[in-house]
Amino acid sequence: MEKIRVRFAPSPTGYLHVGGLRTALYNFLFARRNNGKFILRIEDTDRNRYVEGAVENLISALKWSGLEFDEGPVAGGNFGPYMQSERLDIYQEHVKELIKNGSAYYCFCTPERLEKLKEEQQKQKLPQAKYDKQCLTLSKNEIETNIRNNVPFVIRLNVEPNKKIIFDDIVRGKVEFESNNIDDQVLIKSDGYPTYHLANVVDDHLMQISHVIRGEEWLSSTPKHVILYDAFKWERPTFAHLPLLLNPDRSKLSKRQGDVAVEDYRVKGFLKEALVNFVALLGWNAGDDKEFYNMNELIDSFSLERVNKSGAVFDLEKLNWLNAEHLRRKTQEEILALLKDELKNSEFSHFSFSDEYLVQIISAMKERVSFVKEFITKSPYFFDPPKFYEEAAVQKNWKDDTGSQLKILRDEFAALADPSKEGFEHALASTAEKLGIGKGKLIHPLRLSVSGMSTGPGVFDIVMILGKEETLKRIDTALEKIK
RNA sequence: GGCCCCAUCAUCUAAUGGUUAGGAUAGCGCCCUUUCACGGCGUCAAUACGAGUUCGAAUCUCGUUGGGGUCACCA
Repeated sequence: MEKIRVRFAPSPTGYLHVGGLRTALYNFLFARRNNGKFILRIEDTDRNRYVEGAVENLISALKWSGLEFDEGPVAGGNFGPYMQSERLDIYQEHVKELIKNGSAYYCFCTPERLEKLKEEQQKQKLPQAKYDKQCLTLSKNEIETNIRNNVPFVIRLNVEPNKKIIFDDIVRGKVEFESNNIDDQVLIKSDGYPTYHLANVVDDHLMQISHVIRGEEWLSSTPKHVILYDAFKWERPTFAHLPLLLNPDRSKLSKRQGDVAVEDYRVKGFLKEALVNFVALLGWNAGDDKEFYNMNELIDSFSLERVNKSGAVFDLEKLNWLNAEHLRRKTQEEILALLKDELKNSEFSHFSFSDEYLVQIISAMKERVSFVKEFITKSPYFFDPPKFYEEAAVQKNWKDDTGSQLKILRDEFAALADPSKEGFEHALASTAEKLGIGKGKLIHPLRLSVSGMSTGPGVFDIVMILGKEETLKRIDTALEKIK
């Protein structure tokens, strides 16, 4: 069997798009599953699009997601360089071959003429604007004179008319195009840089890429690539065009309708495991009901044959759920580390808490949070006394005699020799009995006093974690503040 | 508009000629719990439409409709 080599070839736009993450992931999974190599190649042939630090961002986002590449910029490899801007001479050299065999030609047409041509074609209501191959008729002499006189030029692909371009795609099956519908694509721009079409074909061949796995937006330019492979007399790679990731309105996932950068999701507190798991399931499934996957499980069960054809809406609700699932299955130590990081960036960064204390909070809150930061936002009272008391809860649970009853409970707590969860619980029960009232009459005001809120873990867990002293202090404060 | 791709619950999807069309998320309800979650149970909800092929079609074929992608000296 041939050696499996796949690549993820983003252009350095400044961030990693979640659609790009999905493409990279499928490439990565396919490579790992088949003992192949996963290569990162940067497609930076557009000088106008250069973004400072983009490559570094891309690499760090990939790394954060757990997608380690075997060859690429920084990492190196035997097929470099992996930045297309450093391979300009390679493209120049190869395009000469195409000119020699008639598959490509110099074009000296000015942008103005091209513009006029397009206008005319539109006026004639031609189904499609195409270059008219005028420069194909230039003589060798004319071409040489133009070049000597520094007339700007591009090099175009010479598409033969009346041909059927057919290729196989793992996801789509047989795909067919008419060469008459394909424009004489520019291969080398007037600045000497290659266009994507030339560069990706030359590089994929030279880097011995076996499978081209990329988004569906490339499907309609694939015939151009196929023509190039044929013109070079190179073997074509196997193609697999992945379904698009969609906005809720089913258009291509875009910035305008929400977050699209992996970085955005990281900052929002999503776990990389959840994001990877989620994105893997957008367009692929193993054929069973399994939805929770870690990376190794994905590698074990992934196959291109089971990739869907139709686009998938990026549904935040399900990502939220998956994040909670992944969080709950983490060990206490893992969550502790994450929580400490989160605390450093929170309003409580200047306080310090012992690991034992934080671990207790984790076990009390674990089933109640979907995100690590919610340990803080949903139970701030573990980190600082309540600053205010939830108005609706005060209305509902703080009656005229509540203050005096709570005062009695407070004194019972103060006298407690055993400030354990059970100790508090027994004290409250006997106080309620003594007063001849239901336990709820004490439980709800107690919760409100120590937490300021009406929701959260069991009250006895809260007071146990807070400890006797702190609990008494908070009850006293509440007694004063709530009348 | 030309070309190409696609079409199962709101969403992600399973079912590759024979299922009461299954699961998950979200929603709703009940149970558990003097809170909130978790969990459990239940419920709502889909084969776009029309022809064919076949004993039998979500599944194969054709058409219609709808959606998307792409038509640069961007990738």
